[in-house]
Amino acid sequence: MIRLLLADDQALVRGALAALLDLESDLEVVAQVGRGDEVVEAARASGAEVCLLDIEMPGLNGIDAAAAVRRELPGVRSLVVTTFGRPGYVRRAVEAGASGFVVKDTPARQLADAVRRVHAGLRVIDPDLAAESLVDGPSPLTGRERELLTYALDGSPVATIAARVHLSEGTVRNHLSAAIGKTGATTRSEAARIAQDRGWL
Amino acid sequence: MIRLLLADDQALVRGALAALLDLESDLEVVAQVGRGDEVVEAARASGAEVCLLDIEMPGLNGIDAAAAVRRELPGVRSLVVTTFGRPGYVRRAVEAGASGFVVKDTPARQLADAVRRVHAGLRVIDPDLAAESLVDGPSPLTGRERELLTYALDGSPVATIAARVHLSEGTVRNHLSAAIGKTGATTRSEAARIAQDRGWL
DNA sequence: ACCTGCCCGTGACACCTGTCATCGGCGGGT
DNA sequence: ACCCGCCGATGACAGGTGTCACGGGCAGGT
Repeated sequence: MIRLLLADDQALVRGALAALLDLESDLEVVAQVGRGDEVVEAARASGAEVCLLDIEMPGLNGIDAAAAVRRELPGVRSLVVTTFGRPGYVRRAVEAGASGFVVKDTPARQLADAVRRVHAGLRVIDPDLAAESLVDGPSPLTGRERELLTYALDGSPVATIAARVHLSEGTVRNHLSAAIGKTGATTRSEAARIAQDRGWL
Repeated sequence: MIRLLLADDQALVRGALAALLDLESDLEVVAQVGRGDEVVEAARASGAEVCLLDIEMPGLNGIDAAAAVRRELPGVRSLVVTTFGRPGYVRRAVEAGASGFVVKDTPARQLADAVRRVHAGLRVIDPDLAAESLVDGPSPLTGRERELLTYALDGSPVATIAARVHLSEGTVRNHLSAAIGKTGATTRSEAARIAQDRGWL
């Protein structure tokens, strides 16, 4: 019997996944949480062996949660399940110590198998995504560029961003200009979108 | 036995919801589709009585799919299930003839009840969202403003948008300026974000 | 010691954006 | 017939944006 923890912020999806996995005779959902920062505690308390983590979660995202599990509970394996198959996500998930990466587009019947393989110590990674994450390499962005791009995601004017990070407007424009160059974009909004699509944020 | 159709573009979520609802002894999932434009045909072929429709779908969104069901298959009821609880979505879903509106944050055990109520001819609408959709009223945007805002969502420069809709740059700026005024924003990106949050796009 | 990369800042320049005034055409309502 | 709202367009202007050149400071590696 494989003991599972589910982490997804959408209660309906979480409950539905629990129903799906509980149908398998060798799987047992022993914990459910809706926030990333509750994963480690719940996993410890429930004695979970595999954690199914969504990336988009309040408190702590699924990738950082996987890293926390790796650090606090070695022996417990993580399987990241996400809506968006962004190449950078795969890389970061693997670097965080996740044993698997599955997108929500995959057929439902394959999920249980993925859990079993992860529990057996194997890696489960979508082959298309793995290839993509190799071809476009790691993020070329510096720390500041990454930070400023996240603030530029919603199209905020430079003045607003500068005020938020306590920098000169000129400096912000220079960093963003560098980011625009590295992403091949022509606008900071476009650069932010590209960086997000690649999982660089 | 209530016959159900599930429409959601994420196979994993769709399958999980099917597992969840099939656990109920009085419910039966008789059809599953991943695109909005396959809903009517599948509902007809399977003899579904209630359609569970996600909004974000390729081909045809869940709201328009509900309208199609209403038109083609009167007697079949629709329950819209979505990630985003945008006020405008509720209004548009109800106007499209949907009998219910549920967000994916709701507890899993309430979904089956919602289905039963919709099947019984009752309306099921999240009370908070219903209130919100009343207070901020219908969309004040004109057709062009709405259209141009959707193109402005990703931060495209005015020139690009103008080329895409075959308009003068000045005209595009005028429409967007009007939209900015109506949304209370200061930037077209912000205006686009606000309009989307309210479900006006 | 030196170079390299990242960080922060300034100044200048061309270009893009948001706003306003003004014009004309079109359809719907009174 | 008239007014009104939506649509398309132009011109002008202030302010925001992207780019470049240049400066300095600071840590890490050779």
